[in-house]
Amino acid sequence: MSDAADTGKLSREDRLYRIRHSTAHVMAEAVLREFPEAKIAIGPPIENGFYYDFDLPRSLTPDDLEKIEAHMRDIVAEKHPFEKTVISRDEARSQFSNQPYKLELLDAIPEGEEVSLYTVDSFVDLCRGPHVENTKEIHAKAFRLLNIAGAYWRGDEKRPMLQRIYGTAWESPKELRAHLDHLAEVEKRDHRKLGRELDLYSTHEEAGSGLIYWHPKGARIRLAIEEYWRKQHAAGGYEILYTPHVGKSWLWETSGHLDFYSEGMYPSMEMDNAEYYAKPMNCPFHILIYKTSMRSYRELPLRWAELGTVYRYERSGVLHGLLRVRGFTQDDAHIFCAPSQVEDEIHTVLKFSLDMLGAFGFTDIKAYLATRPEKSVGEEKDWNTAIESLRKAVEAAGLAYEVDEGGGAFYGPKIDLKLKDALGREWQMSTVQFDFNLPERFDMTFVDSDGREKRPFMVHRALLGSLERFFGVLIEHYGGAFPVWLAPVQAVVIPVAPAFDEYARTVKNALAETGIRVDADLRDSRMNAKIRDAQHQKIPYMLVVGGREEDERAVSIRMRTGDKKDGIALDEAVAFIGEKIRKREDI
RNA sequence: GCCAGGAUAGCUCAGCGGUAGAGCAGCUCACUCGUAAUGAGCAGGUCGUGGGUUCAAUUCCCACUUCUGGCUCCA
Repeated sequence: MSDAADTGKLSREDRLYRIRHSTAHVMAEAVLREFPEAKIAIGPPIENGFYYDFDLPRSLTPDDLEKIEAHMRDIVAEKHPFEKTVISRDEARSQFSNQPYKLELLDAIPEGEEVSLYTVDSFVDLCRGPHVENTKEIHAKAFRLLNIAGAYWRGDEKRPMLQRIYGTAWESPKELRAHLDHLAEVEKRDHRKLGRELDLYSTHEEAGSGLIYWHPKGARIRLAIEEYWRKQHAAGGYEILYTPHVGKSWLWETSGHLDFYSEGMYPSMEMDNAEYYAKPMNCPFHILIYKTSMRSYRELPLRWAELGTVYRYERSGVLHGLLRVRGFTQDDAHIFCAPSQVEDEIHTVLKFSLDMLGAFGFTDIKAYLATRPEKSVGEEKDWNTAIESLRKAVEAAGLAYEVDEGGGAFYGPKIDLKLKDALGREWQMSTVQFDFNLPERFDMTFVDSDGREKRPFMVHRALLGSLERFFGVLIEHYGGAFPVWLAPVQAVVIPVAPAFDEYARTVKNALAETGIRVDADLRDSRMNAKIRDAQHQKIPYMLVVGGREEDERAVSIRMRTGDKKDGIALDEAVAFIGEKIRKREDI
């Protein structure tokens, strides 16, 4: 038996699925050729490829990968069929008596479901399939083994650590080439690399890892982001708050963080016989402000935002550039409103989020709606109101969305927005999250129109997520070539020779007066070298000036794209760049 | 935290038992140039930290710190 059924009519996705899944099996056989005593675990197809986990007598080296790949090419060339057999559990148990991981997987197959084996050459695997019919459908030049990594059996850190081999597989060598090129592009855009090359930020292990130092150029970008953010928030009816970085244990006991989140917090510091903690979240502080006076329904909704820097303990192994850090600034806000206002508020906040992300060039956005989990707090009717308002809001926004049943936090349902960057990678940025826990814990109330005290709804939301992570994603999205309005240096004036330094200064001042971030490159080096440096720094506009320009009070504009505009009057150039900035165009 | 691999000049990397090398960047000098690198010279490193083995350690061994790729988690 094989998976012959009309393979010619399969979608590309299905064909790739079979190829990748089958290539994983071929790899497992190749590994067994090299290590006959290997214990095999699982080997599924994944996005762009596949992996297989093994328990091996020793650690793999890159040389092993080459050998395994060579075996794989042999197996593929030998044109073995993939044969499916349906067997009983007992038969399967004896078949895999030497393979403890397979036995465990076997036990996990629900009673009544068929147990199938796939055989290719000498390799038999417990597997649901489907597979290609024959290894000849795997193109010997369209797969590659990529890397070795440790992975816990079943993702559980209490279970054995296995060795995982990742590979990529495609229908044709051309597709493989394209994918490898894509990986090279990803590497080229790596924010850690660009962060150093463009002098944007650094980290200092001596001073603590996972903590970000924003250099002048990085800070210019951050300022541009924050400025836009504040302007939009003011227009959106938000008030800005500033709150402390530390709070006494009372605060975190009341909020419940010490009970449920302490492993994510920096340890305490003692002062005046009290324990202080660096804040992992801003919410308790905003609540304290809320509680400084009696709140009337007439005041609601209150929309309070803060660029609040929080500190969280992250395990050393997970830290990653700007994307995973221990200190970061959330673009946090809390909305306190009456139950009747929830729907409008959610609708508005979601639209706000899309507008904000859109301004930074992110328009491909998907929503994930997470509903009530088993263990949770709050009233059933409040959860339903909240979930309904979230659902209506995504639908009204015309967003594609998925529902993660039971995936919400214990304190409330949420919507996460994931965006796709220029390379098609998905990142989670925005989150809109209800909280039925904190209003209770802090006994928050408002006086309703009927004169009774009632509990307000509380919504946490972050649009950009954190400035650090957002910056990291932004760097990679633009590959360091920021749109003019964000570029740390928007224009650089380059004299063709030192004789024109004076005019270069004049040009620089003319731009700087209108608020354009401009430098004049007056170093003692040749114009060609200056242009090359400016290109590498991805500066949007290079204003080249020499005798011709000085005579006419003009400039020659060279864009970082290589386009050129000669003999542009200085006033016109200033207006042109100013317009690009105002319209937030790329260049 | 766990598995694996790294850590050599500001950056990118070579050297792998006899105490260090290149390119770029930096500095100095010369050159005064029209859209992606002008040339020459100089300077720069207790080879991540601490132990051990050895006549001798950047090189071999151990521990630690940290980075990278994953696992897990997440803004």
